[in-house]
Formats: sequence, C-alpha cells, structure tokens
Amino acid sequence: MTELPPDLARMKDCSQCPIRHRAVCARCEPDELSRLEEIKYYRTFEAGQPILWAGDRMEFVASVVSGVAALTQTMEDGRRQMVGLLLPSDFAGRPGREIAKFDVTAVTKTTLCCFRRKPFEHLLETTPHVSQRLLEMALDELDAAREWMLLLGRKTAREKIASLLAIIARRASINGDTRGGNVEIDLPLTREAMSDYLGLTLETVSRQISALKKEGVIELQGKRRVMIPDMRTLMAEAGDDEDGGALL
Amino acid sequence: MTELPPDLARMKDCSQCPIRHRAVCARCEPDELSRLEEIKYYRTFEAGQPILWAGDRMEFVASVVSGVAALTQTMEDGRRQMVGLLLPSDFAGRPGREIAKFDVTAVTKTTLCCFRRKPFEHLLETTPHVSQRLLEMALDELDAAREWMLLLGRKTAREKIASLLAIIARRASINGDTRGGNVEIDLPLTREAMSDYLGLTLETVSRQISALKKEGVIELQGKRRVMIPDMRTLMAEAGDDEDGGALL
DNA sequence: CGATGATTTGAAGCTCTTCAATAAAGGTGG
DNA sequence: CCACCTTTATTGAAGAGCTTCAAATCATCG
Repeated sequence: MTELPPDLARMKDCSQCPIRHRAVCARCEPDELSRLEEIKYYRTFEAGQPILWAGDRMEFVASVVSGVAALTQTMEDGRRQMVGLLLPSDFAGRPGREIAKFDVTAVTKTTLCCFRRKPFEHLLETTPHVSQRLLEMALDELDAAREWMLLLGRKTAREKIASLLAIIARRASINGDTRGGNVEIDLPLTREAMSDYLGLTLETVSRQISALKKEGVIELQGKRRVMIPDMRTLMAEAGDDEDGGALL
Repeated sequence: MTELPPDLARMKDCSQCPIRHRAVCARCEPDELSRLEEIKYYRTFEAGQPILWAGDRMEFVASVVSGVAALTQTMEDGRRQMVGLLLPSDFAGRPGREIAKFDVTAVTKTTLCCFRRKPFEHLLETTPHVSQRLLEMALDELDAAREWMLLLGRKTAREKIASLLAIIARRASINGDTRGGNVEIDLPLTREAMSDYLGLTLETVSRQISALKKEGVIELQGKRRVMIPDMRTLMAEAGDDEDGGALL
C-alpha cells in the first residue's frame, strides 16, 4: 500500500521539496513551514492503485509531489468520468469534508505529501498564507474545470483529443516551453484514462489519435510518446480561440 | 443599463439583506460588514442583458442578490457552453483577475451586490472571515462543477434533463423542501439556455421534456412551470446513485 | 515463447444533431 | 381587445458522429 522511496527521508525538509514554490505551501514563511512539517508524512502509490474511494473517511489532504493521480466519478452501471487530473503540486482533498466525494486513483506511480486533515484545518484558520494559497489554487482549478466543461459539452472527438494533448503539453512537456515546434510529451494516461477524461470511448480515442497521426498533426514514438511538430496546428485542431489560454 | 429597483435604498444596511447569511459576507462580524458596505453598490440587469463580456476589464466582483445569471463560454463558430449558473447568494468574479475569462449574462432580471474589485481584494487579505467564506464557496462550486462534468461527459439527453430539473428543484423550488411529492418549480431558463447548460441542442431539450411529460415523470403548466409528482422517480431518471447529493 | 493487457481497426447501430416547418406564447400598437 | 409580429417552443425527417460489439495486432513480462 505505502512504500516510501529511498530518498523520501531527505524530504523531511520542506525547503528541498520540488514543489515547494507551487503547492499549497508556496507562500509559507519558514515558521509556517515548520508547522506543516509537523503534520506531514509521505505516501507512495503504484500505478493503478486506489488512493481513496468515494465514501471513505478522509484522514488526510495532500499535495502531489510526483506522479499523476485522477479524481473520478462512477455511475451505478459503470460509466465513468474523470473530474480532476492531479499533477505535481496539485492539491487533493477538501478541508472541512469528512467523507470523500470522488474516487482518487494513482495513474502513474505517485508520491503524496499528506497532511493529517484535522490539524491541517486548524492550520488553515491560523495561517493566512496557507488559506490564501489554497483559495488561489481552488479558483485556478475552477477555471480549469470550466474549460473542461466546454470540452465535454461542445467539442468534437477530434477537438477533445487535440485539447488534451495541448493541456498535457503545456503542463508536462519534456522541455518546458511549448512555444516553437517539436514539443515532445510522455502521455501519462492510458487510452482508457484518456477516454475517461474526455467523455469518449477508448475506441474513439484510439481512432482520433490515429487520424491526427495520419495527417501529420502529431507523431508517435511507441504508444505513449507524442511528438508535436507544430504546436499551433495542434491548437487550431483543439478549437480554442486563444493561443492556449495563456491569458491571466 | 443599470436601474435600481425602488427598494434598493433600504438595502444599504447589510443586516436586512436577503442573502446575508449565505453569501460571501455570511461570516462577517458587524464591523467587517460595515467595511463591505463602504465599497458596495447595487446594479440591476434586465433579462437577457450582458453583465460582462470575456475580455472585459473587471471593475467589480459581486454577489447575486436576486435573479439568475449565467457564465458562458463561446467558441469562434458560435458553439456555446454554460459553465456556471449563478443563483441568489452566489459569487461572481475572481479576485486577482484583471480580465474576465467568461461571459456573464442576466438570465432573468438580476440584482447584484457589487464590490469594487481592488478594495475587495484588499479586504480579502485583511479580513479572514471573507476569504474563508470565499474559499468555502469556491470549493462548493468546484464540487458542483465536477458533478456537472459527469453530466456533460457521460449522461444521456434524458438523464441530463432530469438532472437539471432535480438541481433546480433542490435550489429553487417554490416550497423549499424537495422530499415528498408535488414539488413545483418555475424554470428560470429558456430551452436554449437549458441546452447551453446541458451540452445539447434546444430541439433535443424540447423532445426530452416532452417525453418526460408523456411518461408522467413531470407535468407542465405553461412552458416554464414544472410539477414533479414524485421526486424519487425524477432522481432515478437522472441516473444519480445517491438520494440527491445530500451528503456532506 | 506463450500469456496477459493495451491498442488498433472494422462494421453495424443508435443517439443526438441538423435542417425545416409548424405551433404557441408574448408584446405592441391601432 | 384583437390583429400582427416576434420570440420561444414543438415536432418531423434525414444524416452525422460516436458507440457498441468483435476481432486482430502490438507490447511487455515472466
């Protein structure tokens, strides 16, 4: 269930943490960090492992340190929709909530920086830097959710795929910048996870990826590595009006 | 553009406000309220009027006092998706953002309690009760957005309609409780607005409403008033596993 | 090398959309 | 108050896009 990688010991010290400046702790002063350090612990989940089921009691909230996790919702008959994709520095869990509302699953091997929920909630009330940062992150997520709603409600299968590739390219491209040509990304998601994200079947996902490949919009190296010769072409296929939502 | 109803003068005093205990000011102490009163002003918009266009400079954030407003996103070719439905006490606008990211439109005649943005942002940093409440509201909206994503991505047209009716019944039914039978609601939305909400065409909305009527799941009195003989039947049609998301 | 899981591809079917026409509801001015 | 016009809603028929079911291919791992 919980295997600590050998190098986690080093990370007791928040100042060495790779997500120190983007996570919920981003704005903390040294003394606030040390209060966080008191209630934190690391957990690692293998790809495919459940982190939390909807209905479970939530003992902790957490920051994703590395890896990718998914928030999903499942209907009685098995239809499934991803409703959150958690990348490093993203926050999981809702302060003030006892019972989880969504399933959380490790998509790739994932390490979480967990905070015991009750002490964290107390901390929210006493250290404004944490609650301010959490508000900011919640509003960012809300924006992302609204873009996602446009995708789910109005985009074609092809546009959905192009949008997802663009989103992943922007957040997780191998060389950070997504401006020029030759962006390369490692898809952290299986075809099935992509279909859960996009509200499609995995067959449709596969067909549309094949179509984009055939037309030269993307190139594949293996099933999971995607090369994007021209980001602008991909963005056009995504149907977004702006240059990638880079506006503030 | 902005006509003040005759009774707005009375509402200078926040303590008389109908949304006093649910809006962003819910947790404020009297002294905090008076700080809000200094930066607030009311504006009223007629049904159909734009409140803000995406790309506009945001001069204010606001609470919806009465009426219904919609957040929408539009693609170049005109495809449109609603991404937020703002009912009384809901908050509009994002502190920290200069430029609006979504269109905001009055669906019915709507009165807003506006706060000049810059002073409001300052207030957020200095009065924890406002920022705590705003965080709570943002997290609630995020939950709602995630339910909405399941609807958009995975539900059938029929389930979408039933879900929307159930959502409106829960939040705006004429007699507050949605337990027993004979819940009655006034649809604040046109068929077109419903289609924008649901990611459908307005024809499909109309057909599915007709179908639900024919099968006795709902009854219509005029086009806009809906009677729900048995809430449980409607919930079952909505495809939700729980009894209406009443869980915390 | 066989086995398991992931992915691709094919063919048929169904849901929802599109285009078109009709009907009902609201609003306005005579 | 009613004829007229505009907006909103309903209904029909044909077609497109995505899903479903099925089978084949590829990849990975013991």
